[in-house]
Amino acid sequence: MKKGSLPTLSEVARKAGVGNTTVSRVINGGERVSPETLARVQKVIAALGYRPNQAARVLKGHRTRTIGMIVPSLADPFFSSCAEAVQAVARANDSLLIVTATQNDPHKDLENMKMLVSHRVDGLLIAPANSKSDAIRDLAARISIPVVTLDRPILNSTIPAVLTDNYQGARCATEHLIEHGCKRIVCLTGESTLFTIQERMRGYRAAVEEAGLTCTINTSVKDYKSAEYAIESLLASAHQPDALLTLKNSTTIFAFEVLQKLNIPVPQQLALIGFDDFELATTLRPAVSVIQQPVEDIGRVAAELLFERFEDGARAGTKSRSGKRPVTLENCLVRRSSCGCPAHS
Amino acid sequence: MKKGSLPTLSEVARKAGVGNTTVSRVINGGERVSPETLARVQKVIAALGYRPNQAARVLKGHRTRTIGMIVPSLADPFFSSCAEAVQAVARANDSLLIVTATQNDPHKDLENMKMLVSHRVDGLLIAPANSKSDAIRDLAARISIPVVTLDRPILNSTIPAVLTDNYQGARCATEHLIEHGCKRIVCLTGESTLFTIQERMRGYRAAVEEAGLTCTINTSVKDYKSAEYAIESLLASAHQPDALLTLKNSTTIFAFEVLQKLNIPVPQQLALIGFDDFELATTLRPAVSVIQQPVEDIGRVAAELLFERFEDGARAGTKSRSGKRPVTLENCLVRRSSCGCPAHS
DNA sequence: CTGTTAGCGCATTCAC
DNA sequence: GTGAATGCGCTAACAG
Repeated sequence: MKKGSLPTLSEVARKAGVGNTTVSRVINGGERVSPETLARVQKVIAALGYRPNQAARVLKGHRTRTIGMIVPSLADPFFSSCAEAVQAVARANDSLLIVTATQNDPHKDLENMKMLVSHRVDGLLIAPANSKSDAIRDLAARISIPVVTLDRPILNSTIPAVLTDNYQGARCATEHLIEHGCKRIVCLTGESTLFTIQERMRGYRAAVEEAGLTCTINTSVKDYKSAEYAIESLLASAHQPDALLTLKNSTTIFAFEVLQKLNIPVPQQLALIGFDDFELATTLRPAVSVIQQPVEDIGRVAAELLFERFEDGARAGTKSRSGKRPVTLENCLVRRSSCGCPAHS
Repeated sequence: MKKGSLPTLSEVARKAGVGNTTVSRVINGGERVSPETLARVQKVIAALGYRPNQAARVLKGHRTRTIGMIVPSLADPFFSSCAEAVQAVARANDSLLIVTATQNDPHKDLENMKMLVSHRVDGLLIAPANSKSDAIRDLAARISIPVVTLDRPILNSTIPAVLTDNYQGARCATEHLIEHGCKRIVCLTGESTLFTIQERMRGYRAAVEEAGLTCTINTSVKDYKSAEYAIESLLASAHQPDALLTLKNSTTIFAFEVLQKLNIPVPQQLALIGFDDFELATTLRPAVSVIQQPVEDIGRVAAELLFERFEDGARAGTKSRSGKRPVTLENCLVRRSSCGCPAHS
């Protein structure tokens, strides 16, 4: 073995005094090889520190045993938890996970897809920045490898999606607030262009209108300052709210901080429910009630769906028909104190 | 193009009526190709949706333009933030990032290394579960690709490491507590086998002993219950502590929750500083003072070091001599309220 | 049970 | 400027 480069199969074969095929058989399970040869070859492999070169296998038309995952950000606990689950499934299927981040830039979605295709990943998991992107749909249709979206779908496409029931979740949260007697529930969205947020808005609106209440949606919260401004304005208005529904994590936290700063009694003066759970929600005072998404499940199910398709593809040839409708996972309302429920434990 | 399989370079060549070489030139920058041919080939490439097959390039002895990263868990904000930074550097170097998780199982460290080598990653970033592992050191020495460790080193090896100054950080936190007049500072470690934790213990011990105070280390905290037991015992003892130093994130949070539950005035009765910052540290009441690690920097610097080595390798042939000593990043004390400092802003 | 052979898709000589 | 030929490391027929 030349220094600086890894040993190859033929080197192993030579040193072991056998043919290439035999070595190949050994590294692929050792079937049809006599015990002595097997042992000898394995010894040489160990001695040389030989590792089969995946690239060569791939070239022979085999799977790369890698999958790609495209998410907005790995630093986001939601997606990093998804990624962890995906990684676990990949590992269970003897595959590796390649992750890329887009910062919600739709352009990078495409760029990353192309790059991953170039590396011949066996399949792709995407949380697309733009659910209305025809470009992604079209590209996905061409690359001839399975694609599954998670958290957000690609609309007008047949790409399988694993989502949570954002509509129902927000609706349920709103109804819960109404049960607590809240009459003027304001919805703080944070950036409102994402599919998930829009679904949640729909859910909020449905619940509010059904109860004959007024729908008030504020999309201006981007950081602490904008939250402060928004909430102060709300409190100063004639139509003072008695509850807040925040549609994403950061919005929930900004709102909480503002309420804490202003010394607003929560939930007495203003109840609060946030969409999406976060680590210290139970530690804050009051503990924050939230709609909790099954984060690990999203990743796990999406990855499982992807690996299923590999099997299907191997068997059936073309596309599997396994459900064109998205898989929708249930969210659940976690009642802590900020909504008005009694504190427990 | 046969359905179910991606188009190849020769298919492009055929449809464009040119030779393979020409297509190859086009996809590699388009040098030495006449404008017309260039345009024609590019059109065919677009029409076919052709993407060069990385595997084939690799087989020709080129880099895979992938790097591997082995971390305990992606769900841990610390490592996912590192991973995000690494990913960004990889991307800037036109490379992809493959991540694997070990759950701190030393055996999986090795397993993952082998798998990644098989995929011919250009380099490896590892946060090893066991800093004393000779197996990792030996394997790293054989695989002939650059390896850099982060957060934790491999002791007794020349593998470059990017660490933070755990010793100094804990020492600094302890000294700060002492400046606040604390006399009986108890250190809660949480699992104490990790290299980082042991360094922090050293720092705590050094500061405490230097001040002529008693060193009390409790390694029993694993969850809320054990934290409750530990803290209640401490408070019931004759030698009642007046400050807590918690050496890892989860320990800090368990401790905080217990103190909150027991209604212990913080910092009046018991001051608290935690090692490692966390998202809601400023939102809690009191806001938790912490030693903050430059998380993104760890990932960024480690990745940059890795890519530097590729250049070096290409130039120098053998190993680069760029610093055998670990790169140590500074931590910083973030003074919030729980240590006794006045609340600000 | 084992070896020989022929490509997989591409980059790279070297001629034209 | 361009193309034909060669081989990277490996697997999959086929022989033996």
